[in-house]
Amino acid sequence: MSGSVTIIDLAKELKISPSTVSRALRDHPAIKEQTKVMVRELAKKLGYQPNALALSLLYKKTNNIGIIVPEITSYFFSSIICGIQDVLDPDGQHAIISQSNESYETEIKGVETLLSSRVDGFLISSTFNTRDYSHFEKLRQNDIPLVVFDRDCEGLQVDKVLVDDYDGARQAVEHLISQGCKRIAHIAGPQNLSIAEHRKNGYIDTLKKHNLPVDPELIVQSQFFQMEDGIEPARKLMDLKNRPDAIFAVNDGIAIGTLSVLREKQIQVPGEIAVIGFDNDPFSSFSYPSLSTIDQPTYEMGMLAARILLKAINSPQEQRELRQEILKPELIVRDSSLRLRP
Amino acid sequence: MSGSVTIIDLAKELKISPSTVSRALRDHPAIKEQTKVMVRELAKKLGYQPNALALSLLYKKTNNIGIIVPEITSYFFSSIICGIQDVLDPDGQHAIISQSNESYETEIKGVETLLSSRVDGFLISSTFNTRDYSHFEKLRQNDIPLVVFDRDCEGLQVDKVLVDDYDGARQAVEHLISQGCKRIAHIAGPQNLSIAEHRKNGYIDTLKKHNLPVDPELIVQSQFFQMEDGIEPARKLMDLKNRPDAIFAVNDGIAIGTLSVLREKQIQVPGEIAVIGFDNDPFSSFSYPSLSTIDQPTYEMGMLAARILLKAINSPQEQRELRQEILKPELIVRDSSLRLRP
DNA sequence: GGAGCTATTGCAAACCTTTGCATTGAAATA
DNA sequence: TATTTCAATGCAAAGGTTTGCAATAGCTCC
Repeated sequence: MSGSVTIIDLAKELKISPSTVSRALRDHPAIKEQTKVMVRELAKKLGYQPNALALSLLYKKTNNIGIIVPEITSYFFSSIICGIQDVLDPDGQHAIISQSNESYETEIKGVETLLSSRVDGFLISSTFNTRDYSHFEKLRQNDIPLVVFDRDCEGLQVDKVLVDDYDGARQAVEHLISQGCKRIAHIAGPQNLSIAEHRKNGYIDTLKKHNLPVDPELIVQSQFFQMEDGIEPARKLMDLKNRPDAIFAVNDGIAIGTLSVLREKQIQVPGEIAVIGFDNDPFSSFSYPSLSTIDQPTYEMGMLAARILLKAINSPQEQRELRQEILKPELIVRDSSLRLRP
Repeated sequence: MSGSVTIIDLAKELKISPSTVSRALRDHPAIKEQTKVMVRELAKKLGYQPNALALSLLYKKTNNIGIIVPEITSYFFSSIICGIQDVLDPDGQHAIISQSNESYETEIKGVETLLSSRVDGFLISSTFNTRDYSHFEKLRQNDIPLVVFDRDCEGLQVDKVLVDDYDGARQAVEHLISQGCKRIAHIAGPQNLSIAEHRKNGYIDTLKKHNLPVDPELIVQSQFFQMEDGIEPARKLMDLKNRPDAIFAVNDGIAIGTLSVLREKQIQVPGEIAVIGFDNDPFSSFSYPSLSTIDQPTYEMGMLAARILLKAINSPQEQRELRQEILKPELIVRDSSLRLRP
């Protein structure tokens, strides 16, 4: 950044004022064509690049967007980020990404540092330890737009782009029922996390709807969402006297962990136990057996959230109206749940 | 960003000058203790936050670092990014991430937009279509530090953090040989990509070293690094009259794709064919059979690259000296290659 | 009482760009 | 020739902060 040439350098060299240079470069009609040519040529020759900082200071707009996600190593969040970036980039916006690692404190710190670096808006998927939203409320007080995606913050009045997890769970469970499963277990995600709750509720309600008993011992919980986190809950289920004939896992990671336990115990999938996950992670179609799952439109979710944010940034606060978009997930049937050939 | 209170607001309220406020907040010794207290209290009450933009403009330092990677959805790159961020964050630096999608043009554009947004330095892993490094040279001309990681840009004089891919390949192939494999195939990565070349060379040299023939028909190529990209090359190998008894895949994605082909053809792994990958993707320990692989210290690579960059940013160009760090990969033996129980 | 010192604070420039308004000079009109 | 008009350009402020230097006031000491 040292050798960078400024508008003042150009002005001095050409013995004209900085304002004339500025206007020439922006093709202002009041500037003589001859002057414009002269300025443009020198600017090109010297490799002039406008100083984004000065512009940001002037316009009170950094063109930076703060993204806070629990983690970026999962395909789920990284593909959402792809969707976000594919909307931001063409608009000249930059994504500054911060990971909360599911820590409430880290999330707060993330909001604060991004705030102090003056991002124009926020895209956030909160941790499952986040129960208090005052750090988000603060954004509204500062008139900084926030769009929450995937993980709902119930009661928080901001734009939201969510997935119908309840319906995804319904599809998963109805599919298992359609395959003749009667004792369907659920490995649920962390409590307090909206999406995990919705999936669990979808599971329970669908069982009820089909007059199947809801057995509390068939609902176990995973601590996180990684493959290894599926092992313990799956073992717990397999240790039951009366084993389930199907497992609906809160996500593909847990489902893959479950498959490894079933393999270890030489339990046939889907013959003895059918398994279905959630997310349609790329590896789910390469697992053995290939994993049935619920596809979530992650990329689209990212794009939509980004579009809503950009719109909010570009409209005065008064005439904004809250949007809440709920995207539909989709059942993907593979081998792990396919007992009756269609 | 609108309601933000400035140092001038504080000054007006207290009827003192902005400079006094500034000094008071920075605990300048020339300011009366009483004044400091007064200023600090008002600052806290009004929620004053220094304007990072103004500071950036003043100090010619944005505290933003540009990261350019081929993609972020793979565990490989996303975990490198984790390492980077864990070094940048405590230092008050922000990561601005740009994806090249393996496109040379996109990479150039990424450098340019990040450059014009005045990042303080770059961390780049280039595309495998990047043959010309003039967009990187430009950075040096502008005195902006660049650290290249993972994918080497041969001939480019910048700091580098690489992995000894040649040695990783050696370890993989020697392991296969130790398991009694004699006809070892290699699914190579895209040409022109340094890491893929090194792995291939490591493969070839190790065969030679052990007096095994290097059969060109046993070297096939994958187009990219995803699981589905492994299918076609694996089929090609299986269609050979004289099939290999082992496959060393350029990465875990390709290896997983390969496993699915072998499963489809009901070929025993490792009995008939042993398979080993590269990367130690989390999925590799949950595949069936679990995948032997070469672990790369991705997180450490990210941290190291970030540390080197920060150091370069904080030292004047003259007294910088180029660093080239080569990290060691490590063999991880799992089921897919284990023919002889140790 | 004045010189000199010190403690405290303020001024103004710098970082770079944009933009409303003022200014200049020349051409056109009466 | 005097006045108006218009094209082209320059001035200065604004955005928020830091910092070298100048300025002020009060005090001490002779």
